Amino acid sequence: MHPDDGVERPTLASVAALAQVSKQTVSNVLNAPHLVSGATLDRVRAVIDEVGYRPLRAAQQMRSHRSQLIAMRIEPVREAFGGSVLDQFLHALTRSAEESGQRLVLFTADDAEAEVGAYDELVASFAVDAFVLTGTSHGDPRTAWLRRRRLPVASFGRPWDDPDGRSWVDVDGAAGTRAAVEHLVAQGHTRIAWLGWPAGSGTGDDRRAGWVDAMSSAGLPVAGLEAGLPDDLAVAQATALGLLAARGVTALVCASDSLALGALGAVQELGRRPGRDVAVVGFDDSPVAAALGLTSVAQPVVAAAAACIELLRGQLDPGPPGSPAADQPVLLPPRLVVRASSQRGDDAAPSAASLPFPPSGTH
Amino acid sequence: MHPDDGVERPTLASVAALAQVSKQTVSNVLNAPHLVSGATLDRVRAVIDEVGYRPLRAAQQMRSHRSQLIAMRIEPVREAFGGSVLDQFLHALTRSAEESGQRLVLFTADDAEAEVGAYDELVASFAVDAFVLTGTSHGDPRTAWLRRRRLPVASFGRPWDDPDGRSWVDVDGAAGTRAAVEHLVAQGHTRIAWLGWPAGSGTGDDRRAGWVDAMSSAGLPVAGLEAGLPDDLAVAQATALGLLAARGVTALVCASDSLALGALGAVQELGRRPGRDVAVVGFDDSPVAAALGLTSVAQPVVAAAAACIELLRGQLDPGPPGSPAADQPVLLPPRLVVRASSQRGDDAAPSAASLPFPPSGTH
DNA sequence: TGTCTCCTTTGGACCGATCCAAGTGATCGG
DNA sequence: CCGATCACTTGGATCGGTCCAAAGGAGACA
Repeated sequence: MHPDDGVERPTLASVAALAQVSKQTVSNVLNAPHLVSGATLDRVRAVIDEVGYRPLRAAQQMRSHRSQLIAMRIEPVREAFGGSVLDQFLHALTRSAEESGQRLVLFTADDAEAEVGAYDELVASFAVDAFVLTGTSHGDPRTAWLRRRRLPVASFGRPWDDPDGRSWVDVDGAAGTRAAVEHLVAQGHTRIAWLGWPAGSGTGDDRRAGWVDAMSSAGLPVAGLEAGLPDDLAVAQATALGLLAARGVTALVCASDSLALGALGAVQELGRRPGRDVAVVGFDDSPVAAALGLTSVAQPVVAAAAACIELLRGQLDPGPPGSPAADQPVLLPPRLVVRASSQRGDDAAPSAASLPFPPSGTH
Repeated sequence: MHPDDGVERPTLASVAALAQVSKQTVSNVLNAPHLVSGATLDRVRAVIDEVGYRPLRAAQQMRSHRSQLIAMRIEPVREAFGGSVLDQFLHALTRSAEESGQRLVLFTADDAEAEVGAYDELVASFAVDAFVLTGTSHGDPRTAWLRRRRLPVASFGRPWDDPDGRSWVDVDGAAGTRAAVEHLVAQGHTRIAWLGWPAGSGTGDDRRAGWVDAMSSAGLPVAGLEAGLPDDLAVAQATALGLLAARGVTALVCASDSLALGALGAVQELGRRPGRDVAVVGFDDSPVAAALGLTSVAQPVVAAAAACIELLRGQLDPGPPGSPAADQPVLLPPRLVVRASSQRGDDAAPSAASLPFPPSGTH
């Protein structure tokens, strides 16, 4: 015999019948318990627990017009190792959503047009309540579409091209690189270079700004100590080689872990010891960074996800007119994870990971 | 003025009114067009297109008891770099699901108990139609729960401990390592070592079997040429060092990219050139492998995702009694992605990525 | 011309919740 | 002793689709 076989799913009506009350009373027990007398409350709750009743969302949705679903686009193939940030974010978001009784539905889209098509389908068919966007450019037709429909939206990542945008959550990249520089200065470094992306990307410029900022605060020069390149390991290695050899650089702060990996390669290629002789700091704290003992700036994805859900909550149930607007942008500070690649310290410290990193073979 | 503002969502009734037919006819146009006359068909379709009508799933669900939702658990933090396989799978699955009009909902769970709780919530509240499992162990209470409820399930990954399990899709790991060995043999290698995980993991044993198999087919010895270790870069580096130095090994096939990375480190540490002197092959084709020019075995995640959806389809709408059972297990062949780390070839080939890999610094 | 099909279209109940308004007693003040 | 108030409970309409059974009309056949 299968214990749960053939058992019909309990409904409001079946619970009501068992508890000998009306459907409405059962509904009240769940949604407005203050309207129900103590005795009835206990009796109904007992039945609910016993049969394991849960309201069917689809039925609730018909009246309430709330699906309790939040949609998020999942990107095709992520850049180098950076993908892990979005993956961690996705996980954290799923968790935050479930804590408020909601669920995440995924969708894909190859271009802006397909994305709007997906919005349409999700809103019209599944009636999703809200969207979480990543890698946003707020000026584009997609955001416009969502705004026009007045759909609750939260972005992970600032809308760089739209200073009026509200409802975003982001990580303070400048604070991250600032912390990195301060850490390096504390280690005695003075020639600290910046290995970043070409100017123009909001995120990249933000991270670079922290380096500039912290360097000037420390009274250190930045001229000639920076490079903007694509997020490619080999290019980074070649560039870092130049900075190390010609500019007397002893520390490199990088806009990503990919770039940092290239930098580590260059250090190795010159026969210098990572950490001891030359410090390298990456960004995003990818699994590779952990495996290789690379110091990196970790994004607070859990907090970011929670903030996104909170932003959506504020838009979904706007409080009474006088209440504080909950849809303020949120800027979160990242955390510097110090590992062997930036520590001169006693050999005791970098015990865990060896630092594999080497000459660019036959180039 | 906002074009789409204040416009009520079209419903079956509103479309029917516009097309001057009954609700049922509109429903037939969508679900049973053969019952509707040509003229009416055209007229109703025109209205549907014009107002952009789409049936509301929640309403359909009430009668049909189908939510068109598929649930999948998203894992907390993934192992080293291997996570990327599951991420790619998730993306592919999302896409395959949308192609059949379904959507993926995510959930998290910290332990088996929480997972069953999540199942319960998803089935009772959201009425999800099916589950996709990853990292399955079919003997455990979770699978039993799903079976008892007769819920459609597809697993990505064989149920190693339950040979009776059906409805799974997996990648033929043995075929992957076999291809790797054959590739290395073709390059002239004869001392080909195996860097794997401790015996006992189904996946690990499977991959090792391919190595054993291909080696014996090629008439090569395997004795003393293998090691089983945790998926740790530093440990792998030390172990590979031993194999290379003491055993005359010239090629290493690894159970993961993390292990392969460690192996590359060992090669570098010995002052040998990766690819030219010592070949290394990884598994999973993570982004890191691509960035470093590491040859690796790529899993056909897109095909795997499609197969999972197909398995579920078969369980959701079982054809007529006589029709072929569609719920047969699927075993997919992986693909060897050859890069510089395993090619002795002319220097022209490994042009792209330099091969950073290095002595284990101060150990 | 009448009736029996077949093709097309229609009305109404129903899925499982919530919302609203109205119905019970019991209590209470006058 | 009676109507008003309060605390609690109930019936019925409703959301937006699908299922079922029956109705209407045209053509076929006798």
